[in-house]
Amino acid sequence: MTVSKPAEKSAEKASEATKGRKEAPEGQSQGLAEALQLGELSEQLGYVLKRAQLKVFENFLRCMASLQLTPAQFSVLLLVEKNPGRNQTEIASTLGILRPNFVALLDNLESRDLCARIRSTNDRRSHILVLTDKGKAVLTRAKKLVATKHESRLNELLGQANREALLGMLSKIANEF
Amino acid sequence: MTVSKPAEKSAEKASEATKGRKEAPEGQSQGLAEALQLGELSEQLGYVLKRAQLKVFENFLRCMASLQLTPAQFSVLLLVEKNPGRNQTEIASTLGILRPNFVALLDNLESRDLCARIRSTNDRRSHILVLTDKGKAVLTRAKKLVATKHESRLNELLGQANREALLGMLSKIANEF
DNA sequence: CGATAATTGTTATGGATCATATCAAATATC
DNA sequence: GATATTTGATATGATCCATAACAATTATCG
Repeated sequence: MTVSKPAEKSAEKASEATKGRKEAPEGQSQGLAEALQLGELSEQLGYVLKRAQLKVFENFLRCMASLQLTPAQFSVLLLVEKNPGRNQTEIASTLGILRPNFVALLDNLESRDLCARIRSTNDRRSHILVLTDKGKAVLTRAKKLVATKHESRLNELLGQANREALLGMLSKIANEF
Repeated sequence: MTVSKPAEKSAEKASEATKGRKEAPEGQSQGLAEALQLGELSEQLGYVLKRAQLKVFENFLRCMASLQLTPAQFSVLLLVEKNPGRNQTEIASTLGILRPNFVALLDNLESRDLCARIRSTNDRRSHILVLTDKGKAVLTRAKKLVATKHESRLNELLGQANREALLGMLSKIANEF
């Protein structure tokens, strides 16, 4: 059980209700729901972090809808492009994906002709990963979508300097916590 | 498939290997794996955000091991404490948890006598949620653990001012993105 | 060399999380 | 008072994450 997206339905009601709000006359108030107090929750880094992460992924998926790429798939394509000739174990473990779970992910990318497994001549156990031409083309388009629709919105929201500061702090947490 | 924790095994090897590294004499190099280049991945906010979130949750669970509280359970206790007398729908939706999934979570907390469902007299459909005495006591201890073991480490790592700035930016993303 | 150990990709499988449809009881609406 | 809505709950499926085990291949070491 983790944190998912919050509800907005009761918020609508609340906004209706809080207008003509009486000072809680006790009793059963016929009660249109009040907005709940988050209290210390809004100070919990884990809580806010998870919420933000869900929002970012959600937006990422919307931006990538035309290419049908999930964050994980995008990260694989990026990593394979940057490190061609590596095998599944290396790519997967760098991304923190367990090898068994990486198989289906790759099956998907390969079935869409974005990525290819090539038997290594050095070590015939391993599969070298490379992007296909289509894979490179799709990745190029994906990067553009991310830059123009996704990361740009973050720059609007936070400002360039803040966005970089945020990234730095998150990296620090990811690497040194 | 999302981002999980990265691997360190190949990193060990790489550190061994990169010492006496030859300038890639072509061919089959007998190859001890090199550290992979993350490239643009380390600039992707979603990627770094997810990594940081996993680390924070992981640390949270370690800090709470003695109380056996997950982040989600902790958030429920916090919210019920701050908003006593609310029903399941209100608490769940505020946390972004769907009602069906909230049932088992509550069953757990109730079976451990941390939280109680009380039939509302106003609306006999709904269950009012309250913390039990044990629930209050456990929550108090949990808060202390979080403050001393969890959030304090973040202050060490980032500094007080940065930690607050981080929280502010994440809240902004969570609410306005 | 040859026996044993380790690695690679894979399958099977279970757990945890998340989402939808549906239901009975209770309440609201008209 | 008939109909619609809400609440908590169950059932169920999808997705993600983790472990064990296997065949093929390679590495290790006596």
